[in-house]
Amino acid sequence: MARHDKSATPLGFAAHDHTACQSRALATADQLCAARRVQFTPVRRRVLEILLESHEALGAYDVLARLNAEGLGSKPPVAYRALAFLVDQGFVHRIERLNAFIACADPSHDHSPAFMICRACGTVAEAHAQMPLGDSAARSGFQIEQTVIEAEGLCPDCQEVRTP
Amino acid sequence: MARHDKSATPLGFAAHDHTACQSRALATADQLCAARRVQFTPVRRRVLEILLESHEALGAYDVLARLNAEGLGSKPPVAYRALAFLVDQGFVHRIERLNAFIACADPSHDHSPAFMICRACGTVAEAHAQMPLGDSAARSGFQIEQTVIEAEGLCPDCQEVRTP
DNA sequence: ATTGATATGTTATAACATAACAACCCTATG
DNA sequence: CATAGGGTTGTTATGTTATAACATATCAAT
Ligand SMILES: [Zn+2]
Ligand SMILES: [Zn+2]
Ligand SMILES: [Zn+2]
Ligand SMILES: [Zn+2]
Repeated sequence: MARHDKSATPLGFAAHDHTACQSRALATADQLCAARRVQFTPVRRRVLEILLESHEALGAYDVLARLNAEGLGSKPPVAYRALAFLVDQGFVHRIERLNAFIACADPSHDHSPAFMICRACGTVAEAHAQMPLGDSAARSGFQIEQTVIEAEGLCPDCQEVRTP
Repeated sequence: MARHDKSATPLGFAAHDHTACQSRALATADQLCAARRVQFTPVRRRVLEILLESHEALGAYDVLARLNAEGLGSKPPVAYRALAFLVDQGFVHRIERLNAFIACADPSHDHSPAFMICRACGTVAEAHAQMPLGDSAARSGFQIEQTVIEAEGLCPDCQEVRTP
């Protein structure tokens, strides 16, 4: 899916030990599911594993194709239900701009995510952001429940090549 | 479409002279199209008028239904092309969260919009926001081209009623 | 008249998402 | 034990959003 392959998948566009990313996220998910008394079933776990393979966002049908290839389900609701569970539990975030899903970079604590999306290679980095609408909301009396923050642009690697 | 009708359509959730909103936006669009030597055709103008009827976001197919009823086009590309033109010109913004479109509150100058979306009545207010990812981007070397900022919650009017 | 640029009309399909119901698998609780 | 309930998965069908591709129309410049 990336137009720009890299040996080390980047987190925040920086090379890192991605195996650690994956195992840490899975371990956290295991712990949280146990603590919350919710079932981390094979389909749910496998979907999270699939999303953890890279720091790119996958569409629900991409995930479904993977599940299908592994005999874990072939119909859209299977993928959408697993994704909904993972989003509910905070293990996965939905990227509105892409109609796609990405594993959370740090599921161990609740947070409101923000993303930087490289339009060239598809890498998505999760970041922290201040509430950008706090002032406007306070002035108008709007009660914010959730804020989508998604920046699109070029990651450091992709700025080097010609992308007009 | 609103679950909560109001006599005066709000801008920024405050009552205002909406007729002025509409005529100002249309006049600005006229001027800018002339200045830019682009064609403000009947379909394009009508789509903008339709979006200017309220401060709610309309889906492309909602717009299309209106066009169809008026004999201005019945196939999806007609609506999508007009919307793409209006978005390109900055007269309309796309709300990613809703897969829908809304007329710009101030098309007279280029800006990066932010929105507050009431989940109860569907009203969308356009606001200004600081770049919430400037720090993260600077640190990681990410080059931001565009940022989606969409807050969802309850507008002042809708906080009064029970919405659990 | 011919060409080129821009816009619209139309067909068909791709891509994303959910409603609704049936079946399965646990684990209480009687 | 059975059997009822909650949660999960399987499946069908459909709804919703979006675009590719090609045909036609319009108008201005050569
Ligand atoms: Zn990683
Ligand atoms: Zn996260
Ligand atoms: Zn108004
Ligand atoms: Zn605007």
